[in-house]
Amino acid sequence: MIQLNYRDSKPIYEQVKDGFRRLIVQGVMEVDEKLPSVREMASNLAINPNTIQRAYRELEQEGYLYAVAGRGSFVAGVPEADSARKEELFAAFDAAVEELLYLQVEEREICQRVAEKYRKLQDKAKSKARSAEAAD
Amino acid sequence: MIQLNYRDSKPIYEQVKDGFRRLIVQGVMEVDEKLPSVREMASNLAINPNTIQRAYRELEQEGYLYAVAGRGSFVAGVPEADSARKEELFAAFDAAVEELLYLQVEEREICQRVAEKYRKLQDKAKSKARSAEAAD
DNA sequence: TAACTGTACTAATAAGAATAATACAGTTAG
DNA sequence: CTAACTGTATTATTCTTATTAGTACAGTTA
Repeated sequence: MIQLNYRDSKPIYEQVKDGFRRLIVQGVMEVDEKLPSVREMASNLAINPNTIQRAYRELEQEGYLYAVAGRGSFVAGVPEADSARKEELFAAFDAAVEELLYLQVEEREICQRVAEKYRKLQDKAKSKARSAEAAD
Repeated sequence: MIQLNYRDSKPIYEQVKDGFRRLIVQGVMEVDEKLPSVREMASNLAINPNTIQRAYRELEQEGYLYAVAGRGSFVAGVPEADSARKEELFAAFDAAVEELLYLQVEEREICQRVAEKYRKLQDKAKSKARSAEAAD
């Protein structure tokens, strides 16, 4: 479900955060879907529960999760106008784009990549809608 | 010239690397332009020379700098096909774009942002060409 | 020659990540 | 109700890594 890279200088709790955020924004995990429990996840990854707890707590602060004591942690809906997070993302985006352009990557290639991401996201939403229809 | 943020969890040497990389890819620093010496930079930022040394060494490994013992460190030309670095950049780019799309940012807005970056880079190149012409 | 440059190295310190071990309260299935 | 799960909180310890400190050596330059 989530891959850890111990060679990476990025802390484990950050890798866990990135992993779940990715599953959520790519539409792999649906709204209100339950995440593995803190202890279960820690067991799966063979790391300390406190590390998972920190990852979940911070994802909750970002608005990507909500937690219910006794029940579990669940995927939240799309966060409302989290301007702080958006600014972080735009900053990361800008830095990547500027360097890619400097490295001679074509503007066309970059924009096509955005379009591709957008298409995949739409496809995901459509297939979700179909399966919901079939369930009726 | 470069801003350090001690609240940021990102290591200082990484912040220094990012800072200079940014100056280079944005065209603020020109090819063969000299960087502040290791000791001078450390003095300016009020940090240890070893920290600057590490930043310069790693930027050199990435191909953004070249160093000459006794003379100094200088901006290198555009690195050749550094596929490893490119993959990192595309990964960061993809993650940012996917999350931005999820947060309801329009595909249009994102691509316009790329176009803007491209334009600024071109402008920079043109103004460099003009000043070179004037110098003749 | 003196003052600069990059580079290398070892040792010590500081900071933060990760672990370990409990504890408590809410939920749920049997 | 009970047992087994859930999230959450807390303290202490260990480990890793960034950062500092200090020194040294070789190349460059005015």
